[in-house]
Amino acid sequence: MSLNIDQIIKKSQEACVLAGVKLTTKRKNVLIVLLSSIRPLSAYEIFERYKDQFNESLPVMSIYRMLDFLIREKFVHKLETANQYIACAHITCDHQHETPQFLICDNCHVVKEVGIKRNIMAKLEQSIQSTGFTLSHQQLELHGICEHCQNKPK
Amino acid sequence: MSLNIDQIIKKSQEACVLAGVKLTTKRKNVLIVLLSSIRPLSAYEIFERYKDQFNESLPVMSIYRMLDFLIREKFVHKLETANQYIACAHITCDHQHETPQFLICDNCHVVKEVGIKRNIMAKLEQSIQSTGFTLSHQQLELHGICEHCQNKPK
DNA sequence: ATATGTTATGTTACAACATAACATTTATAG
DNA sequence: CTATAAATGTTATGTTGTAACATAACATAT
Ligand SMILES: [Zn+2]
Ligand SMILES: [Zn+2]
Ligand SMILES: [Zn+2]
Ligand SMILES: [Zn+2]
Repeated sequence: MSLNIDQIIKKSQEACVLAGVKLTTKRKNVLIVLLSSIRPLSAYEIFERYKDQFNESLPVMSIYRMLDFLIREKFVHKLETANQYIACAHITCDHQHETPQFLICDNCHVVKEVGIKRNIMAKLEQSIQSTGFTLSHQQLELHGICEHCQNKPK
Repeated sequence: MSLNIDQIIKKSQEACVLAGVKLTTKRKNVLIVLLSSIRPLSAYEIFERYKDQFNESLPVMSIYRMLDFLIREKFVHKLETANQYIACAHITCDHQHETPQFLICDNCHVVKEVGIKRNIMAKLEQSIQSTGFTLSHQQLELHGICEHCQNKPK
């Protein structure tokens, strides 16, 4: 477990104490699996990697429940357009989590989580409100090609 | 088949002729199923409704292929966050199809398709381009509560 | 009219993603 | 030490989607 992951886990532990919930060993390990991956993973891929990384086979059902927990506590996001899960890129940031915006490369499948600029989001919200609709679960998922893949010969 | 649906089908036929592709009876019927629904439908729901509406049981796999066709020709959109399909709200419009933005009610599941305002989309694109990422498949799916559901006692 | 190619549709099997229902274990408050 | 709730395990099943291959329908060339 890299130093960086170590720090993120520590931060998560603290956040859980504050929230009055428990980051059990298995929940923590699922989070470590996600933090160790450069790509988002499906629940079944997490299942496989958990086995490899921790020499222990967790039921897929339990993976889903632990993901539910981690998502509820905002340590993990679900990419709805890909049916995959990814660790939040801002666990160690102290500022409030902004509306996340995911740039998903359809070629190499890397995902970059960027906070959507406040003024753009405000405009978007405003334009939506005028239709009478109220947003929730705010999250944008945008598909395209990452810088790396663009500069690469096919 | 309502008058309005009739008109949309006619327009679709014309568009197919122009594009040099064929809107076969079954493809047309799948489109009619979607046009007849106030909600987006899953492929399996389309399968059920097709049976009911046309007294004919189409293989689910064929449904998927007809959806592929209808999506390719821009008569239908897939809601990636819901794994559901919905007829485009602008088939009869003559203007170019803008980046579609779907407002999805998590309570009653109605979906409103609105064109995202050009200047907002431009800002968004610009902010994304600065990260080196190039967008494709542009489509926004936003979840929330529709006007109707907000004004309704739970 | 026959052969050939092309597109559309059907069939079977299975992969991938997810939840329901209920049992058991573990933590912890009284 | 129990009573209770929370976490995890187990089994079964539901939902969404694709791969691989076969056949049908239609168009075009011989
Ligand atoms: Zn995040
Ligand atoms: Zn890439
Ligand atoms: Zn549309
Ligand atoms: Zn609603």
